[in-house]
Amino acid sequence: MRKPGRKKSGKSASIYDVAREAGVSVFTVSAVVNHKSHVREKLRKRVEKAIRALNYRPNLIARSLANQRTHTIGMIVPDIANPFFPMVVRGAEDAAQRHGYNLLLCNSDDSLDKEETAIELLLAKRVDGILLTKAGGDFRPGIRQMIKQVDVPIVLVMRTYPKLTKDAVITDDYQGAYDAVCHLARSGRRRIGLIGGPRKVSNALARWQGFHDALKASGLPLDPELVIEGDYRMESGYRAGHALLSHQPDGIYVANHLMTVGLLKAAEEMGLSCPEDFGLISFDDYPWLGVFRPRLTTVELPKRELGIEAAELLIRRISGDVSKVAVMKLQPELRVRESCGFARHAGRGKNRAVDGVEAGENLIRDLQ
Amino acid sequence: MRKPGRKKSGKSASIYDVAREAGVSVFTVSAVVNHKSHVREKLRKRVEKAIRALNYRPNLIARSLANQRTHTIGMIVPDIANPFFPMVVRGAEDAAQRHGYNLLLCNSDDSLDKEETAIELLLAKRVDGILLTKAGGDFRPGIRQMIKQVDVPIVLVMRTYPKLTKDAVITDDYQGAYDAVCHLARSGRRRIGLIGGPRKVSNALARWQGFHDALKASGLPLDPELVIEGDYRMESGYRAGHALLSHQPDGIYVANHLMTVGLLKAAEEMGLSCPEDFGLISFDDYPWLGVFRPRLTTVELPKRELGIEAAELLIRRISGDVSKVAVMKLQPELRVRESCGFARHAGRGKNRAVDGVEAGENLIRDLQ
DNA sequence: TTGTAGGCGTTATCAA
DNA sequence: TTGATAACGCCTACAA
Repeated sequence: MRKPGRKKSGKSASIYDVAREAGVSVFTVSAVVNHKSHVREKLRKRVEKAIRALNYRPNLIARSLANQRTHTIGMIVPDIANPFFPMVVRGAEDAAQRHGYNLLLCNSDDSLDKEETAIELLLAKRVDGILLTKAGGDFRPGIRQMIKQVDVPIVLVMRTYPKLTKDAVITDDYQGAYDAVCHLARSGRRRIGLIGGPRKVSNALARWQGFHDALKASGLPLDPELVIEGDYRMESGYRAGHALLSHQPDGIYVANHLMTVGLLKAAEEMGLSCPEDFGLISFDDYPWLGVFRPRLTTVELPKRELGIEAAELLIRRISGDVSKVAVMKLQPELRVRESCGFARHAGRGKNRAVDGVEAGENLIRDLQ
Repeated sequence: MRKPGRKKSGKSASIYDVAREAGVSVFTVSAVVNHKSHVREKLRKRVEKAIRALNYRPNLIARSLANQRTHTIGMIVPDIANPFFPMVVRGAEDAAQRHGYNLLLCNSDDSLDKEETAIELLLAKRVDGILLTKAGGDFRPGIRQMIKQVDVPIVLVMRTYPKLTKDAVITDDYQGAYDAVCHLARSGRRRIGLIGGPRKVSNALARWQGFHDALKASGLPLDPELVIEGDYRMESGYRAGHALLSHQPDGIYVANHLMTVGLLKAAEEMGLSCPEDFGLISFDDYPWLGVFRPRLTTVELPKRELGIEAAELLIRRISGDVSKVAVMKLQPELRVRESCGFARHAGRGKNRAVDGVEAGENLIRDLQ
């Protein structure tokens, strides 16, 4: 039998302390706390009083051990400091919160090693599920086996990785890139270059293909000199910018925002400016892009929805939903501003109006 | 006595399974896993083999229950989607990681309710410590008492709140604001306005005071019409901008980046531009500010260091460091670009050079 | 409706 | 050096 012993003064009260204080059994206390079973009014009052008196709070660690559920989900992103991810994480956190879950956050820096370390840790901490933006490259077999073994649900975010799971919430990157490049072409650009993401990750590849097909559909040639692979970081955009601009493209599509910043720095150093010397369109939109120049034309991805949908799908899986694999593909949105010189090249006169409306709309939405 | 029973096929192996497999006691297994006590070579080998065979991973939840330590720290920020915080969180996560801790992330939206809910949850989940960017306003007494009772270390980030704890890692906001406003004055601005943060939070107040004292030191008047309180969000900067600009200030200091974006939108709607119609300086610097126009002159805060130092202080406390309260104040850094029209107003001719050097330096540093 | 006692997977104290 | 066994704090059959 268990000997609870007197409550030590310094520590916080346990369910036993409450039971003793109320003169009931731990079962009764547990039942009251969890609103289970039916406890007679009188006892319930007594228990509630004892709970208040001792300022009792259930120890969720102990509960997790007993329940085999932590109500915690792990989330692994490449880098929370990349401005793309905060909104995704925020969406996920909000959804998680609503369902009584918390987020354990890890950064992988797109490194397989860090990613695997993070996964092992999350599994050891017995998270109920994992949201993963997969780094490029394959897991070691050991890690895959381990994941199968513990049978924890995983939902992929932004990037697919079918070897692990088909459940994923992504954006239509092919379409986004396709639209972007077509827009450049419509704006009159003929020598269109690309600064793409790492081909090892699925969404970067999709964007490459969208770029490729859009060129073809627009009847434009693909000049290998105008195609450079980056890694989604600013530094790579900067280097790629120097390399690319020396070949004098008149239009550039950049696969994410950080690389765009790098490119613009390179352009400045080379004395080139946008949209005069080259048209520019990039992925990811942010509120501040509406107020600075050059006004970037971008393809916005629904970051917050991405996080929300991923978390909700994951939580459904955790709750035992075994319906067929769900890959949810959210639609991107072209936000036309000035960096392609759309109006100028296409011969329209309402340049300012187009921009005014678009930028205004975006900001209003962002301000909400 | 405990009856372990055969390992159920689906579940992952426990320490008992390993013990049985190796023909030793759980103590031995535990000793091997934790490199404690001295286990004879031969037994150790056997245990290690069994561990591999069963693919055993210690259950950290159970360990936490036994140890009374979770190796998890809770971090509460107003909003991870506010671009100021990702870098702080990243710094904290890196430091935590290095010491074997993980981060449970919560957003408070600067709401007392959400903040208290988050704290209760973190305490219930028995985090070893908390990093808190305090929302404005006082905790209910109950919450303070509860925190005292469980005696969990808390380190404040960015904002002090002495009623709770003196341990804090902050920036020298007074100095930063002071420098900013002095710079505006040096640039020849005479009617200087302020869009400040919510006076309820410590750092906003410090920035107000810096503004105030800098005006006085510069021999400039403080016009109440030119002083507006915002809440650090974009929307408030937008509204404040409309109100403020109608009074025709020739210089504006804005207490954070999001409000600056709002202000710029308002300015655009009113047909005013910076630095021609008004000089502008704001807090928080970001890599992209170096490539867009107007080139914002800002006061950068060492975001990453903030997170790192806070996490390390917290972990020291967790580890039993009881040395006297530590409020660490990190120094901000003025980054002169063009938005104050410094060179123009001050009559210097090296405008481009100044900007070029500064922006270049910043970007190089950011690119690293 | 309520109480008893065993189990969740570790660690840690005592003996052996 | 090792092995039993009692915590850790909660949940939950099974009994009463």
